[in-house]
Amino acid sequence: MPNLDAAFSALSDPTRRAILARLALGEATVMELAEPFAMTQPAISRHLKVLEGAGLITRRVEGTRHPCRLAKSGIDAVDQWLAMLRKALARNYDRLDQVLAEMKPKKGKKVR
Amino acid sequence: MPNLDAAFSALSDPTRRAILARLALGEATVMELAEPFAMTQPAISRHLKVLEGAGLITRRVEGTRHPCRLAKSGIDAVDQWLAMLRKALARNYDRLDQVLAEMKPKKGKKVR
DNA sequence: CGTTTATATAACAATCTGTTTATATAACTG
DNA sequence: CAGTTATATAAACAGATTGTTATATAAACG
Repeated sequence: MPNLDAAFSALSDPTRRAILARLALGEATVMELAEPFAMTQPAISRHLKVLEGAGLITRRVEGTRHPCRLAKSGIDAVDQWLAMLRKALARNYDRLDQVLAEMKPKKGKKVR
Repeated sequence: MPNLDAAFSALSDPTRRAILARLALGEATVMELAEPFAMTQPAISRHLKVLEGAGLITRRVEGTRHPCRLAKSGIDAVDQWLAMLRKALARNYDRLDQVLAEMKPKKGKKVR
């Protein structure tokens, strides 16, 4: 039961997207992830907690370090939801809906 | 220059996702979009404004009504950003990264 | 053991969000 | 024109978010 609210919300922050982009290159520890940002370590820890809560990353503990990586489940959930819109766009594009609407931008009397 | 912050943020609300899902079936007016929700009309108007500001929908004016439809630009932007994560996941899946990590859940002494 | 390193947690201020009610605008209707 | 319908805007407010500093935990280092 992935939480789409949490996932999209997590993705709405540029710092968190940057973290994910970094993780797309491979695993990284909290310190490594924090390094590029002008932000304190606790702030990054919180961002990671948000990402983890959203199911977008997972962490394991390896001694003192906590390496993070992308989590398939959350990303898949988001991706699948979006697939719906993607398909709808493709459909609407095929149909002449848009063309018709563009052709008569005026007109359009009441129907009810 | 689509604003990913705004787009993902807009997508993080369940009411707005439901609105988009409805629009995936085709154009709809504000009233039609508001109908399924236990929420006042101004609330829906705001949600639509958020979606429009995020580039996820467009509106045209047709007399008194303002029919909304999905906007390709914003949806594409979100989709493209996500494609990056999707690809990263696929890559990491092919590589034995995960397998290796799973194989030695303990161990892992300092490297530095 | 005491120190350092990696990370988490708590408390707090500032800002953002999603509602609501009340009101405005603007186009149809008769 | 007066009334109704479709939609937008403003003000107010509760609750969530994001950042900070200060502190805790816990493993590794010597």
